[in-house]
Amino acid sequence: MNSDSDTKHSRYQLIWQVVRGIPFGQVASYGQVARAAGLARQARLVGYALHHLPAHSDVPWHRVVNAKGKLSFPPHSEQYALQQDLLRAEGIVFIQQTIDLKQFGWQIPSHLDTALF
DNA sequence: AACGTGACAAGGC
DNA sequence: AGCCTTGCCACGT
Repeated sequence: MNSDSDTKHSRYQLIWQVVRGIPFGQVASYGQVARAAGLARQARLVGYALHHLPAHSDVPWHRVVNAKGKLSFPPHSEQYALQQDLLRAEGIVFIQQTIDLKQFGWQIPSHLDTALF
């Protein structure tokens, strides 16, 4: 248990915690979540963390979409349909399979947004 | 232990 | 407006 200890295991926890903070009816991009978790430029890690999410968790994984406002699943997959259903149930509207981030995108509190550059 | 892959993103052409 | 390249990090072969 040293300073370098928490590097390995806690990153996912950190990411999941941020995702829990996304409000009902809003969405955040992978990159946005990464920044809020203090992991700028590591959007891929967010996708990985969600992929490794245990079933029955209370993490609203469906509120994370890509930077274009689209779902990162194959358009005809069941995963796509599920995520879309969950989002629509929160009032989010899809136009041409795209979510208007201006309208539904989560505005991260500035104190969480670590520009890091 | 090197290599490729992945629920991504930003910049260049 | 698409397609390619590079950055980034964890994981399975």
